[in-house]
Amino acid sequence: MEKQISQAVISRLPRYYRYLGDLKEQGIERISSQELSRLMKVTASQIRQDFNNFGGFGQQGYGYNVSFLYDEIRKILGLTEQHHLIIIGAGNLGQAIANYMNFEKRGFIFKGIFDANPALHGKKIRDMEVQPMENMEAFIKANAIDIAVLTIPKTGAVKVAEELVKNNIKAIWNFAHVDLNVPKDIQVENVHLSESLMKLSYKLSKGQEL
Amino acid sequence: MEKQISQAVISRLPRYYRYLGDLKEQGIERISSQELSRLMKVTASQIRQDFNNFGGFGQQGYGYNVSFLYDEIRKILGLTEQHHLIIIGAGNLGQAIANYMNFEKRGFIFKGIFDANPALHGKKIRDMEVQPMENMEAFIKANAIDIAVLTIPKTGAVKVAEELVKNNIKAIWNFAHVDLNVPKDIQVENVHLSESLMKLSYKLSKGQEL
DNA sequence: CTTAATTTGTTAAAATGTAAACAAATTTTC
DNA sequence: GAAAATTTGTTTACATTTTAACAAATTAAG
Repeated sequence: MEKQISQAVISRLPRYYRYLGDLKEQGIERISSQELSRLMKVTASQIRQDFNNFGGFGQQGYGYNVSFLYDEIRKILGLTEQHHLIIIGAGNLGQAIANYMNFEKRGFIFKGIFDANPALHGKKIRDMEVQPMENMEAFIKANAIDIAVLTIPKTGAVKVAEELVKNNIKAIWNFAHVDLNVPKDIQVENVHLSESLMKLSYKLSKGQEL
Repeated sequence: MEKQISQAVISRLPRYYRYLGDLKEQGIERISSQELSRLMKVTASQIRQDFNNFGGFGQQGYGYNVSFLYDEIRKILGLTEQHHLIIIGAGNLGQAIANYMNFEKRGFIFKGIFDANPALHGKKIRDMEVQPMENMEAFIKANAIDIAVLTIPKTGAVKVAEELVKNNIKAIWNFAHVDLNVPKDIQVENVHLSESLMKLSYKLSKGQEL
């Protein structure tokens, strides 16, 4: 049985990936955990521990090869695989995500966008016409969709998620303000913007006491 | 000196708040940690420990009064205070956030939106005209702005953040793909959507091995 | 080429976070 | 109204996460 990587480590990987990408762009070839530590403001020990969860990527006395490490983390994050993705909910947020996210750069191929509101049907978003919800089931099958982005109000989200599961979707990127109850082999990543804003509110009210 | 509340606890508060709000809406008056535990799928022990960080809100043999607890958490989160907020970056994401977030419900008063792109100047978003960046400094002072939402590309974000700090902003809700380097009395809450998507990508590639 | 300086991978220690256990208080039942 | 059942707040135990320490390997310096 493979060693279980902790959630904490996984959450840090994308940030390492971002910094390594920047270093690579700057033409920097090697970096030690100590230098990276100063840059990212985490302990060098944590950096070494984190990387070692996946194997020894460094060399004693030398450090880590930036380009090699970058590629390794990309593989670990699964960014070398390809996935077909649809967006459900073509309101403000759905449209913004469609336009703003560089899906293709990360192996996600944007295939379609759906909405229950007839006023939006046919509207072009990133060269893609908004489709009615009724089309969804057939579309998922025809296009081998494995990821759905949920940008609809919470009232409809649970029911839509169930439907997605029935149609063998593998993962949901959930922006609805509700916890989805799906089988545990379906991957869910929540982005609860309200909760993020509330955390800022908390920090703000405590920070003022300083 | 006040006891330091851990980041883990703070991160859980908004979720408690959401569930309690739902319960309140359903007209439920009281709830025990055990019932809430089943509902939220966390241990009852953790719920009691979390609440006790802020004082004893419950009663033995009875449980917690939903409405009272809801109000207490609202106070803890600072949602009873009022803040003046601007959005910097009126692209897809900035516009979506402006329209989509129910700022007023959480004590945040949306006062203005700015963008460097002249093509957007004067465009109406939520009854608010997009203003040029040059107006920002004077506007912050005139309207006692204490929070800025940063929805601009990472290239400009660090410089704008510095300017915000100079103008005595207190908190930044940062959507740019970069870590802001601000004095530690300035509160920053990051929403790195790319990193969230990468986490989903990781889960997806590991989940397939099951 | 030898010595000093780096730097990793890994083991050990410390710190933090989570879950269980239980006395004290309250409510419910009969 | 007494006995049984609930349920919190809090203490104690357990688990996880983070940091420190250090041997082994490598590179850089003289």
